[in-house]
Amino acid sequence: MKNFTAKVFAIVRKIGKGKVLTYGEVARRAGNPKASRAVGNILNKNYDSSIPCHRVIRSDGKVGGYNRGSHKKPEILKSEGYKH
DNA sequence: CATTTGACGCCAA
DNA sequence: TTTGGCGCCAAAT
Repeated sequence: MKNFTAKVFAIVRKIGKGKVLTYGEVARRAGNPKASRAVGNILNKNYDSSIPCHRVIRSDGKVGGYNRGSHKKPEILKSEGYKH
């Protein structure tokens, strides 16, 4: 745990299957409740194959943006049983 | 080094 | 309830 980014990656990586966290939640756990925006940016520019970024959604309940490597985000979430 | 961008979040109207 | 605007942060340009 050195910087905000490292925490975000660690947290997102810990998200178990079928679980979803909002950007705000991740930011909060990372130590900056207001960095929800930064969280999305980090995941976007630093997309890692080991990180289930598709498990990170908005607080509105919307999946949010998903382009880059995970254009299947809604499908995955649905497969996980997230969507009603 | 300064400015812009961007997968967000919350509040006011 | 829905829309618009402001705030906040980290990385990219």
